[in-house]
Amino acid sequence: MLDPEGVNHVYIQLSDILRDRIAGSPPGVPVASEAALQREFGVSRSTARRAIQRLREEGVVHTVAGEGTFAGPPGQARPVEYQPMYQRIAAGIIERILAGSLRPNRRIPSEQTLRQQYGVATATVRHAVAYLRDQGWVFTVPYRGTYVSPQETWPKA
Amino acid sequence: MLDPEGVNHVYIQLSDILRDRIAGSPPGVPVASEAALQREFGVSRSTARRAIQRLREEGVVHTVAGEGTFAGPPGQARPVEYQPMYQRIAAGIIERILAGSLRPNRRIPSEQTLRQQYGVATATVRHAVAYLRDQGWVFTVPYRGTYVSPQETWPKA
DNA sequence: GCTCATTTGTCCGTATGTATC
DNA sequence: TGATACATACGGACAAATGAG
Repeated sequence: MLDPEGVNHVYIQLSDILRDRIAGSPPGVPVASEAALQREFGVSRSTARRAIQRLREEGVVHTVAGEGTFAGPPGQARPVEYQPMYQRIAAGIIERILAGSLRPNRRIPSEQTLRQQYGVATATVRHAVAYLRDQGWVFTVPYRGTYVSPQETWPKA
Repeated sequence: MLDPEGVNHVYIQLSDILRDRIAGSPPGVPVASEAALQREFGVSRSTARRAIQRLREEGVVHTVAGEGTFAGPPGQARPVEYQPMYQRIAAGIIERILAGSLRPNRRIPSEQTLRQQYGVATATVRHAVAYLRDQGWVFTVPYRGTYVSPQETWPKA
């Protein structure tokens, strides 16, 4: 696939291959990580990085440190199946708030309920709740529980 | 050998002698230089030049400025042993291209390899490569190397 | 708060090859 | 012929960010 002797540089060839792959995929889908490219194409990490950097300069992908590189420009919503677990849980709760099954000034499900429902660790549930709190969807009363915020404080989203 | 008192002019006599010499030699073989004729026959340079010019008018020899005079009409391929080094190198590369051991869009051997192979200086190798480039046999990509041109751009030979 | 794995970010050193003077 | 600079490519090392437990 890659030809080190070819007219084009290896990183150019690699970015061309990746661009073709990405062309058909919806925005937010993860691109192979640098380590994966090393394994798949047998190149060094710096070469894999240069290939991705070229796509980034073209606006074909965007990168989030610690998470990965994703198709499309930054700011794009990521498909649910590629979102981190805590965001998926948060999205589920938001959905129930908007649907009205969770109402303002009423408690959201307990940590234990959410843990069993999603099959995750406590820390992950806490992460999801902290995320909702940061965005204004819920507020927490010490020793009492976490409640849905009044509608005025919901994010305008 | 030469008779200044003779019926024919000295340059005529000289050209006759040279024509006999050349008669048996394959085309492309170098004829004695003007300076060599001066030494050998004790004539002036102008006389030597007039003798050679006569042979040139007869089509027996041809002259390349800065290189010398050679047996046969111009355009004749010169025997390898009388070609300049850079042309020998170029000829070797062309041979490998035509034989298929160097293929289009593939690198030709590096400068260093050619240097060692032919035992010449870098400048000589560059001269050979520039020569091939001028003729359309190869093209150079900066910082990458020199590649065999696609067959369409080869000289019609 | 901690640990662990993954991923990206940054830097250094080396080798090869070309470009220029 | 030699010296210098530049560009690619590889490999290693460490830090930082993130997600998950």
